[in-house]
Formats: sequence, structure tokens, C-alpha cells
Amino acid sequence: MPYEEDEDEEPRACAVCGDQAKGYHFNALTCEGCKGFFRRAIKRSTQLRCPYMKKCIITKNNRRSCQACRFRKCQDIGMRKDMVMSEEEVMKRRTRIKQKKMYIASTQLSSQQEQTIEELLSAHHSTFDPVFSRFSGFRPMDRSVSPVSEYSQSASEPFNEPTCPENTCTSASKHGSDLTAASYAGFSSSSSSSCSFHHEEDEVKNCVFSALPHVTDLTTYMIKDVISFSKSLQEFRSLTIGDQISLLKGATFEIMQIRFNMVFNSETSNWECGHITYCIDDAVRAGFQPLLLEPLFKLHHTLRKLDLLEEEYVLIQAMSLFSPDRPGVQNHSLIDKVHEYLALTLKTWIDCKRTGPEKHLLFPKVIACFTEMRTMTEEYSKQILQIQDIQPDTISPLIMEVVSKSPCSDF
Amino acid sequence: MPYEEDEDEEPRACAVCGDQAKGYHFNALTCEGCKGFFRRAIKRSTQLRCPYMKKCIITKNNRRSCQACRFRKCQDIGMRKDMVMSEEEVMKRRTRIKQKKMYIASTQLSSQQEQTIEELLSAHHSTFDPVFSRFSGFRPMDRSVSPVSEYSQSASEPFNEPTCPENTCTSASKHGSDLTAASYAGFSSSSSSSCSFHHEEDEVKNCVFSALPHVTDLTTYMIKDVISFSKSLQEFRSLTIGDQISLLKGATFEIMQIRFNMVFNSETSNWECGHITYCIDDAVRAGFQPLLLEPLFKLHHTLRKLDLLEEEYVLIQAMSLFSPDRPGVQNHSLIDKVHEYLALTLKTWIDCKRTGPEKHLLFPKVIACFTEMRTMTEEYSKQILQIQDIQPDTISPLIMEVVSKSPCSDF
DNA sequence: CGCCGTTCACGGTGTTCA
DNA sequence: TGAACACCGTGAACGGCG
Ligand SMILES: [Zn+2]
Ligand SMILES: [Zn+2]
Ligand SMILES: [Zn+2]
Ligand SMILES: [Zn+2]
Repeated sequence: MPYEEDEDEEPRACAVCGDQAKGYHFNALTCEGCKGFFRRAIKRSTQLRCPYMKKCIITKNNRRSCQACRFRKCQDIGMRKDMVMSEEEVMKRRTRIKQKKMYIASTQLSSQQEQTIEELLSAHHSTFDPVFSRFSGFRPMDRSVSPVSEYSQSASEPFNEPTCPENTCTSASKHGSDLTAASYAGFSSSSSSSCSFHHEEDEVKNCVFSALPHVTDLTTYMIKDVISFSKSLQEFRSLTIGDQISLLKGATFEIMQIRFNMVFNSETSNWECGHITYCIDDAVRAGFQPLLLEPLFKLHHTLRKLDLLEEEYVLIQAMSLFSPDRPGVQNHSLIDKVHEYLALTLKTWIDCKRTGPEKHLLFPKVIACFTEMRTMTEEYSKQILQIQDIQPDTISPLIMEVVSKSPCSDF
Repeated sequence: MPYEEDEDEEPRACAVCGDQAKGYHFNALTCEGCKGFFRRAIKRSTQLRCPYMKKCIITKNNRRSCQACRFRKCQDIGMRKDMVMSEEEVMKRRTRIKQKKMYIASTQLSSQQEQTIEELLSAHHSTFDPVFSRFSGFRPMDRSVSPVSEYSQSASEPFNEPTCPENTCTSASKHGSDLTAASYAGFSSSSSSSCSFHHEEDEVKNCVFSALPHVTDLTTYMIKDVISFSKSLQEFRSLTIGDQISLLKGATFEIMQIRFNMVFNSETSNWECGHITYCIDDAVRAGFQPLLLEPLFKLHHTLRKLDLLEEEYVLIQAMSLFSPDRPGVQNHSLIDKVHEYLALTLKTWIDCKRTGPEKHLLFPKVIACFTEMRTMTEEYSKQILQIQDIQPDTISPLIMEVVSKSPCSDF
């Protein structure tokens, strides 16, 4: 009857120092300390020298005072060097584990990623107003002016635009499909028709900027919400003020367009912003030129056709915001990490939640849209500055702030 | 029930002087002061003598008054001499740490270095206008004069230069390749052909300086931007005004050339400055002589062939600016530190970001270009002064300021 | 569950500089 | 001189694998 067995349940002692040992390490019963010490000693492979008489008695308390004697004791009691993994073995193990992690990470969303999406959705819902109910007090838009719309040049009746004095852009919605089809086909057809507008300088004066005050108010309204969205993100707030400004300057236009895309109706080519419906001609009437509007219009169609879910839209907004290569960013590496994290989250989300064969193309297509938007951001700034030049004091200070290159600001 | 335990959570007192102790040092619980004192006492290894009765009571307040008794107390309470690292151990440690630092520094960019590059890029982008869109209001350039171009002497038809009154230097771009090949081959072939221009004094008068007003305007425009670039750098602003001026006087020519090199087309040997394209003959027509233009032309080819990235160009500009051995610099040591820091940053950047076998030669080649440029700076000043002598009041005051030797200025 | 490697806060060296 | 700092060995806790 061996009732005698425990005495301390597991009273085994380290063969090197006498400390409590929980198991065998490198072929000897040792404590955690001696285990780590032996591995490090092997990997360092440097000669150790005893400052005393090479006869140190190793105990739990003095084991740190003489590495040489401790190592000798390790070998004496039978710890085996060959049981320490070699450098290549370690490398193999590491890469194998990394691979596995990568696979897991691209197969299922981590709880952190799900939490991130939740935060983004929450931030988005509290700062985006899809029916534009808070958009009021704006200056009215005069749609009686029929712009020389470059988008209807290739259409059959370019000068037959009816006036649309109401809040709904009836012109676009009436024969909008024709116009869209014609212009949209034109965009993707050839480069010859894509820039048939080669008299910019003179034509600019024909534009009466009749929609500029309204578009300015709308844009200002949108920018405020974009800033609120960004500021309600934990990661964003943790950046320096300077970097926050740099990121906002770079991303505001893009995020605005992403948000407009959520209310874009690709059938009618209209943006259905609650009680007001906009068409591309409103942008023309605000003074923007085809060099921006053509690719922008195309982008909205391309992006809308992806039929993104809200989670995807909001991840795209965040990816745009955390673009590391905006002018003036200081903490490039951190922002790059966040950006990659968001991109991986989007990719994984698509892989997990989407079905169908086109899901593998969705992520690359989104990335392509980013490239498009990037060039448009620059062109937008240019055109805003041009408009500001011709029509001073119409564009709001907030818009100028976004467009300006000055590093200092106070959003 | 040992409720008596904390008293202040960590109220441990130095065993030597009673001051607050935060841990064990040399085998005894001591304060930071006694720790340092004991090490220094061991390393000095000189006998200490008590001026009193060898019975001093060491306290926190009087511990500095008797070294001998303090040291004796240290030994008495158990501080161990053998736990102070010996001189050789210290030396080994020092060299090991230095080695490691050197390795790390030459292997990966520190965050500070990355930030520096960001600052330089930002400063560059806001002060360099690669398409020369802000260059306007300049005096026109008369290219109808066909200079006795030394660069086409070895070519077959030296006097057949067509006129090029337009903004594009058609002569160089038309049969530019021939001209370039001939002249460039001439440079690198032998010393006999490299200075076939041995009638300087007389020939100078043949030159009509037809391009001088334009080149003056261009140079003035460039200098202003170089000054803006420098002034937007934190490190530069922190220097004294005198040193800022000394550095600018020394570096302006070099930085200008580096910037011109970014738009240099080595295929056509033209500088493509936005709407205007320049060739080397324009410099001839401005009155510059081969003693400057030959090595300058060669430099532009050499430098361009390195195919530098923007980050590298901007680091080179900064290295040129922070050259410690410019005439008149006061704070030589600080500027030297900045210069070495920038050089190491460039070297590390190349090691990290470049690939291919030629990356190891890139940095030395850049350094060689600096040597070349240094001699050209002096020659440039000389020739500007010569031209000023012949054609007074054409060269702008700003250029004269850069070239002058007077120590006082106000950029 | 046993035994690998990994991680990271902690403790105790030397170093710096006001 | 000593407070603050940089550096590195240590070992308890942990994750992965068989
Ligand atoms: Zn042990
Ligand atoms: Zn020993
Ligand atoms: Zn003390
Ligand atoms: Zn004494």
C-alpha cells in the first residue's frame, strides 16, 4: 500500500542547482532557469571563464554568479548539446508556424478583426447620415443653366437638356440611361474619346459656377462627418496631431467619394442623397472639369458594380484613411501596419463571407479602385485651387484646409 | 497572521548610508550613490585615508565627507569587489556593443532616420517644382546664335547648328545622340581632347551672352527654391544665421545641379524643365566656359546613370547642404555630425532598399560625385565673376550674393 | 501531457552628463 | 557625484507539436 508517494506531490529537484524541477530538459531533470541557461549557453558558443577556482558549488541562490561552473555542471549531470535545436531547425520551425498562422489569418477572422469591424461600423453609423437628414441650411442650387456637358457630347441631343429647377435632377433620371450608356461606353472604349475636351482654358469661363455654392455646402457638410468618423476611431486618435492632419488631408476626398458611392444609383447615374438627387452635371455646374469628373464618374460605376456590403465599404474607408504614403506623414511604419492589417481584414472578410466565383477578384478590384482614387485626389486639389482662383470666397475654409499643402492646421 | 509586512511596500534602506535602496548592488542592498561610489573606489584602487578618527558614521547626508570610512562600510556590509567587472571584461563588453551598434546601424534604418527622410522628402516636394510650372516672367532666350561649341568640335559638322528659337532645344534633341556620343566619348577618352579649348581669353568675346538673361532668371528662380528647401529643414533652422549663410553659399550651386540632374535626360543630353528644354549650348551661350561645363556635363551623365531614387537625391542634397568644410562655418563639429549622420543614412538606405550587385558601388560613386562638384563650385564662382565683369548688371543680386565672399548677407 | 522554443518584464551590470 | 539611462542575462509563463 504505497500511500507514501506525494510528500509534495512532485518534489523533484534540479540536478544542477537544486531548485524545483518540473520535468526533463535536454535529457536531465532541471528547473526552468537551468533549461534556459543551457540553451543560451549552447547558442552563444562562447568560452566561459570562472573568476574563482572552477569549483563553485551551484545552488538555487548563487547559480547566477558563475556561468562557467554552472555550464560545466549542466554538462556533468548529462544535459545534451545535441538536443538543442540547431539554427536551421529553428528556422524551419519558425517558418512552418508562420505559414500556418498566415493560413489561419487568411481563412477566418480573428476576434480582434471582428471587433475592429464592429468599431468601424459603429463609427460609421454615428457619423454618416445616408438620408442626409442633417444636411440643411445650404445655399440653393440653380439648375436652370445647361452646362456644355462633355458627358453628353457623344449622345445624340447634347443641347436638349431640360431645366431642372427642383431638388430632383429630372434630366438625368428621365433620359439618364441613354446618357449614361453613351458616356460610360465612351469612357471604356478608347483613349481618343476619353479626352475630347481640349479647350479647357477658354471653356472654363463658359461655366457659370451656378452650383458651386451648393456643392461647397454639401462638401463642407461631408468633410465634417469624415473628420468625425476618423476622430471616433481609437487607432486614429492615438496618432500625433500632425499625422492625423496629414492622413485627413490625404483621405478626405476619397472617403467622401466612398460615402457618395453608397448612395449612387448606377441605373440612373444619380447620387440619391435623401431629399436631394444629384447628377454629374451638378459637378460640372460647380466648375469641375472632365479631367477629374470622367475618371470619377467611371469610378463610381465600377465601385458600385462591386455591390459592396456595408462592412466592406467601411473597411475601405478606413484603408483610405490609414494610407501610409500621404505627404507629410511621420510615423510611416505604424500607419503602414494598420493599413496592412485593415487590408488583410478586408481580404479575409471577403474570403469568409462572400460566396460565388467572383469573390477572388473582389479584393484586387477594390485595390485597383484605390489606385484610381489616388490620382483623382491630386486632380481634385488642383481643380479646387483653380476654382478658388476664379471664384474667390465661395469655397469654404474647411475645403481649402483639406486641399492646402500647409502642414499646420486645426481641424 | 502577518499583517505587518508593508510599512511602505518597498521601504528598503541602503545598508551603507540609509538612503533609499532600490535593489542589490555588488551583493548588498544599497542606494544608487553607494553603488557608483563602490565601483569607482574599486577601479581607482588607491588607498583612502580618513582625516578624522576612522570612526565616521555614514549617513545619507554626510556620506560624501569621508571616502575612506564609506568604502570600509561598503566592504563591512558585504559589498564584493569581485562583482565589479574587471577592466578587460569591460573592454570586451564595450567593443561588443560597439560592433553590434555598427552592424545594426548599417543594416536597418532607425525610426529617426526614416523620419529624417520623410522630412527631407516633404521639404523637397514643397520647394521643388519638377515641371517648372512656377517659372514664369523670365526674359526670353535667343538661341539663334550658334556658339562655337567645344562639344561639337570633334563632331563632323561643327558650324551647322540649326537655330532653335523655340522653347525646345531642337538642335540637341535632333541630332543630340551624335553630339552626345561624340562629346561624351571625348570626355572619357583622353586628356588631350578634354581641354582643346586653349584660346579662352580671346574667344570669350565671341560669345554674345545671348542666353545670359534667361539663364540668370532660371538660376535666380532655382536659388530661391534651394533657399526655401534649406529653410524648411529643422536642423538647418537651428543653426546660427551666419552658418546658414555659409552653408548656403557653399551648397547652392551643388543643390541646383542635383535638382537639374533629376530632370536630365541622358539619352538626349537635355534638361527637361517642364515647358522648356535646355541643352549644354544654352550654358555656353550664357557665357560659361568649358573648364566648368566639361566636368559638369560629365557629372550629369555620371550621376544620372546611377538612376537614383527620389529619397537618394534628397539625401544627397542635404549632404551637400550640411558640408562642414565650407568657408566661414563656425559650428564645424555640429555640421560634421549632421553630415555623417546623413551619409550613414544614405548608405544604410542603399544597403536596405537597393538590390543587385551594383548596390555596393553606389554609395562610393555618389561620394565621388561630391568631390567632383566641390571643385566645380569654385570654378562656377570664378566664371560668374568673370561674366559679371564683362556684362555688368545682367546677373541678379541673388546670384552675386551666393558667389560673393563677403560674410554678411540676408537671404 | 511532456518537452521543445518564444516572449517579455525584471534585476543588476556599466555609462552618461548635469 | 548620483539620477537616469542603455544593455543584457534571467526565468516564469506561454504556445505549438507530437
Ligand atoms: Zn536549476
Ligand atoms: Zn566558478
Ligand atoms: Zn547608500
Ligand atoms: Zn572617516
